Amino acid sequence: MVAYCIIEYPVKTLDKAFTYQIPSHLIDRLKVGMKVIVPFQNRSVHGIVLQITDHYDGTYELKEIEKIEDEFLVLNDELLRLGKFMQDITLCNLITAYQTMLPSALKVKTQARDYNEYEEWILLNVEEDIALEYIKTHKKSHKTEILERLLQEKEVNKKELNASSLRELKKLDLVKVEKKIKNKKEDKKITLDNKILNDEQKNAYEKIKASFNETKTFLLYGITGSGKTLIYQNLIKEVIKKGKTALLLVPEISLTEQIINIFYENFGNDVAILHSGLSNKEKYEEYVKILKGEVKIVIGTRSAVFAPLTNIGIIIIDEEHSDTYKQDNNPRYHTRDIALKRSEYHHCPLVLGSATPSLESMARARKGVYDLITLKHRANNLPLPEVCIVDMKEELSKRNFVISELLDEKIKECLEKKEQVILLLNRRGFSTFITCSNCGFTYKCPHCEISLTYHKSTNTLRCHYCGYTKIKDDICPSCRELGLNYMGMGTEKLEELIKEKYEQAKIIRMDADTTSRKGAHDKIIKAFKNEEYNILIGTQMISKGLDFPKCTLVGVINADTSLNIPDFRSSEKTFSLLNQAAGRAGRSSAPGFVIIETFNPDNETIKAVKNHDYDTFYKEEMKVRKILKYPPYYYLANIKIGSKDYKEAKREASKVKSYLEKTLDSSSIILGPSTASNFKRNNIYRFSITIKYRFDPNLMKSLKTLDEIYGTNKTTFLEIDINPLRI
DNA sequence: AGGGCTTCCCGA
DNA sequence: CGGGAAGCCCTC
Repeated sequence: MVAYCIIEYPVKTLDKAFTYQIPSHLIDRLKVGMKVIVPFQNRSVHGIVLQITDHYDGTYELKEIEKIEDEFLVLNDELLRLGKFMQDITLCNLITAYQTMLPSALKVKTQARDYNEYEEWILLNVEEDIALEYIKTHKKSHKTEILERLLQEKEVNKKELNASSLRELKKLDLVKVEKKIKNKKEDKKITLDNKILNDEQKNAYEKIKASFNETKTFLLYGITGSGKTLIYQNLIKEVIKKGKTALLLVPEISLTEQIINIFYENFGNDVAILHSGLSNKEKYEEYVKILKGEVKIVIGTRSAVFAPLTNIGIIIIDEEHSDTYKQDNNPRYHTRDIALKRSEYHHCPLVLGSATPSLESMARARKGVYDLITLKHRANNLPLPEVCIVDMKEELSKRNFVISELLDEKIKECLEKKEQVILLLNRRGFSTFITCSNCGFTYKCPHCEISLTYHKSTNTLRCHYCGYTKIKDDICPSCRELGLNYMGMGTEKLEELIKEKYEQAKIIRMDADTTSRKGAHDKIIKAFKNEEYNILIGTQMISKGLDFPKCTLVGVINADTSLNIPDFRSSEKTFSLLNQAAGRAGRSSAPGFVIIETFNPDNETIKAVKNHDYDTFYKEEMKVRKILKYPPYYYLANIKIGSKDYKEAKREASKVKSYLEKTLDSSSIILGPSTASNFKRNNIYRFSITIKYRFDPNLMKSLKTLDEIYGTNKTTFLEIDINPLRI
C-alpha cells in the first residue's frame, strides 16, 4: 500500500503529492486526511495524506511513512475537497489551504501566547468522611461552613470564600486550589427579555425554515436593532431539534460577546467557540470536540468557516458586509465563498445578515440569486435616532475647527443630563491625501473616481489604480485659496482637545493604540458601560455592535476621512460605518441624536445616512459602479509585483501586463502597472496591476501561469488577490 | 524550505 | 591549486 502525501513547506515547487510506502503496522490505522510524519531528503517533515492506493507503478524508490502524527485530526472528505476548492479560487498552495483549515498549523514552531484569564477554585483535598469528621468535631465557624459548601458543590470560586479561613484550611491540607480558565458563561448579561418573534421576524424565520433542506442563500437585510440575533437563535434551535448542526460566523469575537453569551445561555455545552484569540492548545481542544461531535453549534470568526462539523443544517454569516471576512494574506479567501460551497455540500441554507449589506450581496439578492428578506422595523419599536449634518465650511468661518457649535451644545447638554457621548473619528491615516482646509476640496482621479495619493518625494498626486499622475497645485483648484494641506487629526489629538474643552468630563479613548493589549477592548467597553466615563472617543472599532444604553449622542468628527480614502469602496464603507455609528445612539428608552460633521454636506452618501436610507444609497452607488466598471458589475483581480530593485520591479510589472494583454479575453480591462498604495515598504518597490473582468475563460489559467513562473523567481515576487477588498 | 553539490572567483 | 562564497537543484 502507498500513500500520496503533501508536505508542510508552502512552496510552489513542493506543492504536490509525494508517494510513500505504508509500513504494515500502519496499514489498518492510516486514513486519508491524517497528519503524518514522513522522511524527506535527510530529515523528517509533517505532511497530510491525500490518497491511499494499493499499487504503485512509478519509478521512485519509495520511503516509508514514519508515523501518524495525530489520530484525531483527520480532514474528512468534504474538507479535503474544500481545500482544493480554495486552492482553485484563490490560487494558493494546497498545503497552505489545509494549514489554514487545521487548528494548529502543521508546523508547531510558534507557541501562541496564553490570553486566558484564570481564576482559582477551591476543592476538597481529602475524602468526604474526613471533611465530615472535621465538621462534627469542630464548632460552627467559617471553616466548617466552607467545608459544608464544598461537600455539596464540589468546587467553589475562591472569591466567594473567606480568605483567612481558607488559608487555615489549606494549612491543614483539607482543601486545595485549582486554577481554571475563567468561564465566560459567568459574566453573562441578561438575555433579550422579549423572546417572542414579532411578525417581521417570524416571517423571516418561517421563510428560511421552509428551505432547511435546500442549498439556498438568504440575504437578511434588517435595520440596526431589528433583532436579527433572535431569528438566528430560533433557526439554530430548530436545526438542532432536527439533529443537525449549525455554524454561526461573526466578524470579530471581541465585539460580539453579547451574541456569544446569548448562545451560551441557550445552548450551553453544545457550543464551541473558535477564534484567533485562543491558544493553540485551546483551539485544538475545541476542534477535537467538534470533530467528535460533542458540540452542535460552532460560533467563530473567519477561519471558523472550516469547522469540521458534519451534518450542517444552517450556516449564518452575521454582519456579512464586514471586511474581516476576507483574509488579506494567503490564502486570500472570502468567508462567504467558502460558506456557500459548504452549504452546497450539506444542502442547507446560508443566511447573510446585515443592516448595510455589501453591494455585491444586495445586487445578487435583487437579481434573485439570493432570497431577500427585509426587516424594516426595530424590534423594540424605538425610533431611529435623528441625524443632523453640520457643514464644517460654515463652522470654519466661526473659527470652530473640530467641534461645531451644535455638537458643542449637545455635548454639554448630555453631560448635564448625565448621559453618555460617543465621538467617532476614523483616522488610521496611512493614505496621505490632500484636502483644501478652506473648502474641503479633494483631488480625484479623472478615470477612477478615487482620491489621489500624495507622494511627498516628487510632490505629485497619483492614482494607485491606474497610475494617473499630476503635480500638486499651489492653490486649490476649486476655491483658489492657499488651503491645500495634508489633513491630519487623529483620535489622540482629539482626546487632548476634548479634555481641555470639557474639563469636568471623564474621557476614554479606544483605538488601535489603546487596545493593543489583549483584553483592553473589553475593559474599555465595560468601563464605559458602567458609566465610569462620560465621553468615548474612538475609531471605527467603537461603531460595531456595541450596546450602551446610556449613550444618547453620537458625534462623527470629520466624516470625510473615510470618504476620501483612495478606494472605490470608500462610499460603501462610509455608509456602513456612519450608519452603524448612528445606531449606537438611543438604544434604550431615551431617543438618540447623531451629528455628522463634514465638508461635503451635499454628498449623497452622507445624505443617505441622515435619512437612514440604504436603498437610495444603493441606487446611487450602483450607478457609479456601473459607469466606472467596478464590482458588482465587474469582478476584480489584483496583482502585486515587487522587488528590491526598482528597475527590475518596473520591468517585470510591464512584462506581466503584456502577458495579460496577450492572454486575457478582449472584454477584460487591465489597469496599471501603477505604484502600489504602499509603494516602497521594507525597501521593496511594489507595482500593482488590476484586472476588471466579467467573464473571462482565460483569466484563471493566465494567473496560474504567472504564479508558477514567479514562484521560482528569487528576486521578484508576485501576489495575486482575486476579488480583493482593497487594491 | 534547506542541504548538498557544482561553479565561480580570487589569492598564492 | 585551494578554499570559500554564490548559485543550482532536488526532494517520493
